[in-house]
Amino acid sequence: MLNDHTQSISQDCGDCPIRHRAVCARCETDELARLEEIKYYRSFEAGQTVIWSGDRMDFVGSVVSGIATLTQTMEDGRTQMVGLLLPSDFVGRPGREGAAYDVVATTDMVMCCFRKKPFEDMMARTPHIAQRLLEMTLDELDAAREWMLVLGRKTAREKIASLLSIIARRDASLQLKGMDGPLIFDLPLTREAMADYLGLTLETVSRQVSALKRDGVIHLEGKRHVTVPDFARLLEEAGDDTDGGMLA
Amino acid sequence: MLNDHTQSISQDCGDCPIRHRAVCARCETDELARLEEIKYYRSFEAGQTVIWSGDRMDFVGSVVSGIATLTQTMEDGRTQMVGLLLPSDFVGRPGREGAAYDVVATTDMVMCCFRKKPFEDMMARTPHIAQRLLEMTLDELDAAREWMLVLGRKTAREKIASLLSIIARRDASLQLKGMDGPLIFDLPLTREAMADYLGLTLETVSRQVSALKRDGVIHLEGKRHVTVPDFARLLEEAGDDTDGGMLA
DNA sequence: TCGCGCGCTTGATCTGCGTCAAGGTTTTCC
DNA sequence: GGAAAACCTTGACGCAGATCAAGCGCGCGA
Repeated sequence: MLNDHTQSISQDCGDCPIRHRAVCARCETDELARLEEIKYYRSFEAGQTVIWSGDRMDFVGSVVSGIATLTQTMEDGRTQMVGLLLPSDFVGRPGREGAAYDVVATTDMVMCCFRKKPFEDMMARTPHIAQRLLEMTLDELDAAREWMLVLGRKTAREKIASLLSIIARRDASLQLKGMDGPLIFDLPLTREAMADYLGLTLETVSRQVSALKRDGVIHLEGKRHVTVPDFARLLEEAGDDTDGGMLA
Repeated sequence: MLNDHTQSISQDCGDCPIRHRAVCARCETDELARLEEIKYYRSFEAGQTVIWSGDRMDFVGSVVSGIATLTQTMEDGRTQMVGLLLPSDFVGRPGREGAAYDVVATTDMVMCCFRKKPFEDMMARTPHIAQRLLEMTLDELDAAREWMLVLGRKTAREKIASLLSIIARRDASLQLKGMDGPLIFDLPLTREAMADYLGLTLETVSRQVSALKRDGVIHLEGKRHVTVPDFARLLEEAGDDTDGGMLA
């Protein structure tokens, strides 16, 4: 079906990930050109809110660079992060009116957007887009459910290790690196954001990060620059075996 | 688009929910007939496993009657439920090889199934199916993310109230009842299953159910038959305001 | 260059929920 | 009808993680 060639297209990736993520170039060059016509870019600064939960959302798009988070907040202020958007991740809900979550840029960020209406029209004309989007949504669903296990059943230490392993994995795949040898990356999240993702307090996050460092599972340079000498060890700490945990 | 008429078809609902859930009768009667040809039914007894995580899954389908759960299990036995499948819910992942979770029937259950290959072929020929499936998957994603908030940030009492409100809501909508007046339903889950859904132990579930009963938020007849005299009160206990929490 | 603020760490204490244990009730099956 | 097996409740106790509190260090603007 579609998946077979999505890999190959990522070679001639332009500057807009949605191009080969949401559609398949081999099958529909005409439609691609049309998408090209209606796309536009939006930039956000670190800390800026992209949309508030419940707001009307008249575009869909994908992250080109930088990082954003999806969060939910209760009336009394308790907040839970429900998604982490890294470059190439899709944002938006074709067929839906409003946003379901707050979307906030945690670093400077660029998005490639399409107005929702034309995008939906195009989706109706181009079956592969809906199929590709279904694929991506299933991936996100898997990631969300994977995360439910983390939230519901893992200890604080395991939660931290799980988050680090997910970020490490995503980071490596963005840079087309393998998983062998030490992994080095920068944490894109504050301790507080990590806590919101993990259902912990920032103090507990800080303590457990320190503990993992003390035990040699990770090394830290400054607060954010992480080295993972042995990825298998990290996975073990996360309570994962050999699996392919995900993210969204 | 599609959604407009899905409502109306549910009137002449036969015995197979997927018929009007995954496709739209008004648009493609031919395709519907073809679906009809390839569908078949499977029955499961309470406690029976439908598929194991990782197993090859060569069908998709939907629940006709009864209840099933999706669960994940860690090597050391900790388990987390990640979905509750009620009648009309879709099961399966078009475009995926294996099952991602254990699917277990918790009551006697009947499913309406389609072999995956023909279903996928049909999806490729019939754009509306992919779009409808995308809709449903987005709903499940919302439900999963809603649940992440429950798992990550709510207290034991709030978790119980959240679960009860979700079941009450789903139950009422299945029976086409309104949400006014006392809600009465049977819990489809054991205390242990509730615990697995909520990230708690069964003892804590039992204690909190007793507490909600003592405080008059719910009434119990036997262990399973629940009456909710004031749904708004239950929502308040759940930490929800007026929202539309979901399930999958 | 200073000082202010934000992000982070670490300590002390508290508490909600898990753990362990015992016993009750309902269902199942001979 | 009786015994065994599920399923559920309740109590006593301990601990992981929350809460409260103090202080550090780095970056930034004046």
